[in-house]
Amino acid sequence: MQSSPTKLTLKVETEENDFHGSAFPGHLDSTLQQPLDVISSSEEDKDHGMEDEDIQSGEDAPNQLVVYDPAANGADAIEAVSDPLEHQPIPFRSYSIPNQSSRVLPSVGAFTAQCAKCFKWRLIPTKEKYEEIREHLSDQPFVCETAREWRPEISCEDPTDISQDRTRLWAIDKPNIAQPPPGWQRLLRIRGEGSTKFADVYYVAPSGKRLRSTIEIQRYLLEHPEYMAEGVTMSKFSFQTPRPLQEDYVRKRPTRLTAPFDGLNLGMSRSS
DNA sequence: GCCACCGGTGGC
DNA sequence: GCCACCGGTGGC
Repeated sequence: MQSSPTKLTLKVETEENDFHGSAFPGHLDSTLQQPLDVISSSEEDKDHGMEDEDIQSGEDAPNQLVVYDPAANGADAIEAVSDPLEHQPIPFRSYSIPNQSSRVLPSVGAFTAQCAKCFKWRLIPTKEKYEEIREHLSDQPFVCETAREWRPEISCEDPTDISQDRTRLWAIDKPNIAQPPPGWQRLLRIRGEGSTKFADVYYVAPSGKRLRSTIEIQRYLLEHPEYMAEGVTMSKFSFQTPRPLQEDYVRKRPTRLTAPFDGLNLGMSRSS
């Protein structure tokens, strides 16, 4: 049924789907994206002015951005949003990251969805709302009017909430992923740049147990029939991860050396 | 000792 | 080549 209007071309390398601007993600049909932001280390010193240099230090920090990050309230680009959601979303656990001095991993800084009609991006106020939209994205394409639920005035006439720039790492999410069962949480963890994978999905059961594969979930459900009694089934789980727009964010696996060498002799090639 | 994160790999 | 799964381990 790809003939359907499924508006979501997942991004870039998807097959077919003509997208208009071609490589330009800003023109996909309707997609959900998760711009990521590096939780800039500390979040407590919010109005610290530009705080810790890192943010805009440019070059070495190309992907760190912050979308409308709760901490830096860097509103410049995103003024629009703020009002209706003063209770800042960012569902993620409060950044309890202590001081992680060594390395700061990226994390999702904002959720956005692209209007299927005007192609502008709209920030989604909470992770839960985002998951709800994502679950039905194909059947119920996201449009600016959808956002009236939390922004009564919004329409396609309004400027986009956010646009791509290299201050943020953008990732295109997969559509139609079921919302986690009540009491369960779906976590997306972004790996560091240069890793062999972009991200990992974990589910946290009501008990707090963290599960990292469908097999682990199956086993867990079998051990806890009470959830199954509530209707929790495997169809509610998906370990699909978003794709980063930055092509080289993930390190490619070195192609297995398909024997360009003639063997071991190189080990011993001393002399001659 | 735990666990968040990363790498390896087998199967597709 | 991609991705699901899971073992290892560094840092706490």
